[in-house]
Amino acid sequence: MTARDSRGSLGRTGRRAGDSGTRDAILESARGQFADHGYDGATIRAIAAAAGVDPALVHHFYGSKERLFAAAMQFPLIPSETIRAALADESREPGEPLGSHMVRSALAAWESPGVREAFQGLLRSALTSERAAAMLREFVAETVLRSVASAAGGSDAGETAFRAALIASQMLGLALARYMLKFGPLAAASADELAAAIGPGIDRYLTGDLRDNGLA
Amino acid sequence: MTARDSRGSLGRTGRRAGDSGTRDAILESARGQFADHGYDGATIRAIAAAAGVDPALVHHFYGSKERLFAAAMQFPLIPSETIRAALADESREPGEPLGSHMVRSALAAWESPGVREAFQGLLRSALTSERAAAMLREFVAETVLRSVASAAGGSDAGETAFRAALIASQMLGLALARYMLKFGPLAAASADELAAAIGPGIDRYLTGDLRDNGLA
DNA sequence: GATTGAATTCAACAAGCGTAGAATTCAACA
DNA sequence: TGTTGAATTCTACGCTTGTTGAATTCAATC
Repeated sequence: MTARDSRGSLGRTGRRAGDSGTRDAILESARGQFADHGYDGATIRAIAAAAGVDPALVHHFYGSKERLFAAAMQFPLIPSETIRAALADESREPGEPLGSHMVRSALAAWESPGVREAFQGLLRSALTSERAAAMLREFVAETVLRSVASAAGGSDAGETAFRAALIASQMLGLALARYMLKFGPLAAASADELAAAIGPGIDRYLTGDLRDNGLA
Repeated sequence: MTARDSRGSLGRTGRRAGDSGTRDAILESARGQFADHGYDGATIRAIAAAAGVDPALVHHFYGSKERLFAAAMQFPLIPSETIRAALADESREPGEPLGSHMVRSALAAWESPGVREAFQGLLRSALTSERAAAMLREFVAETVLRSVASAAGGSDAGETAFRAALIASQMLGLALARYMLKFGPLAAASADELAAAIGPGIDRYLTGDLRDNGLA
């Protein structure tokens, strides 16, 4: 499954010079390594080894580790439109509350091949690298904030941002506990159980009264 | 403010040989560095420099970086009893819902001197080090699970663990977004606002029906 | 004041890191 | 077939890391 193997199996194909599949193989390998070990933990040498390639080649294609990270993590921004659409309206069963649907959509995205690695890499690195933290903030703004703005209660921009941040905090906490810290009960739960348990809270963040703390 | 300064200012005190304040100074410095940079990012040399001490001395006292980390992060386990008590019952104003009180207590703990560094160091390192992740899991079990068990609805142990994990995910997500990712709206919000916004969701996790997703 | 044992410093090792540039292979084209 | 330019490899630099052991300082005890 290395890049050299694939080149060998492809043999003399119609590719023009300067375009084997290696460049993409490196990017994919980088996503996996960043997802598993974070920015600092992932080494260029390990990325190259996983792609079956010389370490210097990584540098030749992407210039520096930081640029490679940016290129690898930019992956979710492409299907983010898909995510946003899924979060907002389409593909929602009639009568299903929006909060429940958002939880289900997020879980589906996090378990789909490319997005999973990019998102986990971003989250793993965000706590140690300010650059990664900024990228994650931007990603959240691109996805959560937009979809919240189209469905939120108050029209006040500040309040909408507050609601979106609350939703993001619950979603990130879920991803953190389920996929990275591997809290038993959350890791074992099904998407349906989690949607039923967490969805109503999301709905409250979306349209509920956030100033009523439930005092008797 | 280095250890040597303090020894100099203390002069010939009544301390017995082998007990300057250096050992504790190193531990405190380590907590700060681990909190700011995580396990991998914090270097023994930086820890020693911040304590005004030779790097080898760190090793002389604590043996290895891993043992130093364990010693520094064990700090929260001491006031964890305090935290648990605060989360459970005492110091709660009459009529204030438990969820709101838990949020307020957590915020207070995270902003108090020693706990803040230890907790953030644990959280920052948990995503890159499996050892730190295990320590964080244990810490959560020690604090959240116990206090939830004493107030949760169902007596089923599995369901109680599920409820506790949900609460932990929301709390960790809040800490993540507010203190580390620095989401504007959450970082700027007051403890009261956050308690009012998040508390009711915690109450639902504590005693609500988690199988009703709010379907119309 | 000599002794003792802990605290502290010094210098250095081995390993791993990101990065760089020269050398080489190789596929397409004239 | 020889040329060309990109892909790929080799070797190595400079730096930082955790760790180690020997040497040194220093406060308390006899």
